[in-house]
Amino acid sequence: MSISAKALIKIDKIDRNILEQLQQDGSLTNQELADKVGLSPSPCLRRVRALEDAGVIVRQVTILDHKKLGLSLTAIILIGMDRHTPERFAAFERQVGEYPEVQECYLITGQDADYMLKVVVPDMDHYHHFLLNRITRIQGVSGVHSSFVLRRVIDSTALPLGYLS
Amino acid sequence: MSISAKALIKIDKIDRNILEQLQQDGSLTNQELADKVGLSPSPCLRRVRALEDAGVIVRQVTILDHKKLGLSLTAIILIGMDRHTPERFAAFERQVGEYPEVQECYLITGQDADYMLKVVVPDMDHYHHFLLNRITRIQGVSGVHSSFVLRRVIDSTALPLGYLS
DNA sequence: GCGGATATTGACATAAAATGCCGATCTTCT
DNA sequence: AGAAGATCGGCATTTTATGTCAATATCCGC
Repeated sequence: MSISAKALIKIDKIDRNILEQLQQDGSLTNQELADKVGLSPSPCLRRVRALEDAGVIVRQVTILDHKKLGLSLTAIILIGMDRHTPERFAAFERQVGEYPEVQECYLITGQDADYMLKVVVPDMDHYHHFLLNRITRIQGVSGVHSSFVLRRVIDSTALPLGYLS
Repeated sequence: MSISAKALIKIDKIDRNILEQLQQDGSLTNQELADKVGLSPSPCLRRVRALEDAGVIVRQVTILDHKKLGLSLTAIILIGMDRHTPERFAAFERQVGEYPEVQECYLITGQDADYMLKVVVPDMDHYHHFLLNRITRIQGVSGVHSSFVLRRVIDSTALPLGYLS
């Protein structure tokens, strides 16, 4: 694994505006976007393509409503591993990647936990089942602490662009 | 605040397939999507519109690369409040909503913490500043525990659709 | 500050996609 | 089986994306 190359692209005020707009609403047509940032469609599209090529724009996704899909329970799980060996971690990550219920999984610092997971399931029964038959079954998992989301105060994918330039 | 209405839409196999595809890639054209799900463009678009109207499809967003934007540090912050009053919570949430660095903020269960935040900043210096001048300044914040993301094993917005039907 | 090289823009023409309409097909319920 | 309703595919029209090119703006060395 190599360190990914730094962005070799200069992001000016217009680019930043484009990114801000697309972060907020990815369904904007190029023409609408061009209007918003004060460009004509041609150069606007060219900038978007350049940002895609540079890897600044990673991809576009559709956000669904979990409640409308019967997925009412979101859990935050902190997990500790018994041994901090690369093999243990690799096995854990491989296994966790197989579970579509896991929306996020981060290796984190701290003495309390090694991994933080965000998991989405229909209800507590399903969560119980998931925890017992999926998570705790993974080799090396020694400590598990669950919290449940009572309210989503902020749930965004937008990055703060105010630090640019 | 009222409980939001349940989805009054029946999601069949094709709809589920549409949602699966769009979750994965929101930049698909209607024609590409139609091909993938085995429909002609007309009914495919009709279904997408119906899913939007029903609120199942919430919105479309563009995902950016935080590293390419110089945002190298992601922190998970667990926060405890001194008093569990609606006023304290409301004030905290209002304030946190002002900070673009906060990508996620959940009110959670558990004795250790009341809120879980995901925060994105350029580096540790900025994080230090953010914590001291933003978070700990908020009235009622009594305990703060920070963890830092070492690796993003899974970072998705996709919901598990396997529980449908 | 001047001139040239480079990059970026806007307009236009063309290709592709979205959208609306309609008759045909498939479902469902009696 | 038969009729009502829903869903489909094809087609015409409108909107959008894309590529080209000349004009303009920006940057650089002198």
